[in-house]
Amino acid sequence: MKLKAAGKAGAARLPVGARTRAPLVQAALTGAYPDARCELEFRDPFELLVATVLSAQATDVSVNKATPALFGRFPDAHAMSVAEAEDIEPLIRSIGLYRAKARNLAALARQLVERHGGEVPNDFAAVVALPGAGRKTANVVLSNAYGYPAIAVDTHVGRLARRLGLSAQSNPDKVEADLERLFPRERWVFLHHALILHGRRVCFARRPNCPGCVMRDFCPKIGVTEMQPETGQVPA
DNA sequence: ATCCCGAGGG
DNA sequence: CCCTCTGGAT
Repeated sequence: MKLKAAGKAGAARLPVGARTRAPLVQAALTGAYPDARCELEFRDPFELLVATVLSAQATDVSVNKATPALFGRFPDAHAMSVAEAEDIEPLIRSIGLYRAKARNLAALARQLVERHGGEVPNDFAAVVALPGAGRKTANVVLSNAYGYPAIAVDTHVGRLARRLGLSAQSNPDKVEADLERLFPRERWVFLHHALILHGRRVCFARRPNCPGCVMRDFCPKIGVTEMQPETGQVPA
């Protein structure tokens, strides 16, 4: 009698056609963005962690503009751990959300010193537990610093996954689970960066350049985006 | 669900 | 003017 197969415990259903679209997406992105990589500037795992925390709801360009002075003043976790939030604020003000981020960074640096010897732990649970670092930040840091396989889901990755019919989820954690089911593990990190790059260059949040998209032939949202020229609004 | 928040683009 | 930007904490 129960037609509804999976309860809350089971994995959510993928969009129709996701399994056949995934390899097409992978091939198109590999061809279009063979050199996709992290665009945050950093010299070591600590700098990557700080830059990623700062990148929440901010562009990588604005983060990269502020971090040289920030790292000049606080080159490592030990130096930053003795800072007050008020000492950090003026250095990151231009990024936005600066009070919460300064408070988090001061607490984060202290936690790195107190619990991890001043180093960024190579451990997902430990990074997620740091102030200001959630699942997305932990995935970015571990994949770029330590080669950990992950697809960090940010605003771009989530939007493109939905438009491309790879996930029907709005929750980033569920989108991540869908994408990791659809793509081979060794391509996860590349696909994360390639989806972001495509979101920045072509599949904009507001007015995507569908005619110039390498995936226009199989994207289920093609056409939908051209139906609302006045507002420029596009269904997610 | 709401708040944090400056900078850049259309 | 409006929306968006490699989210996270409450």
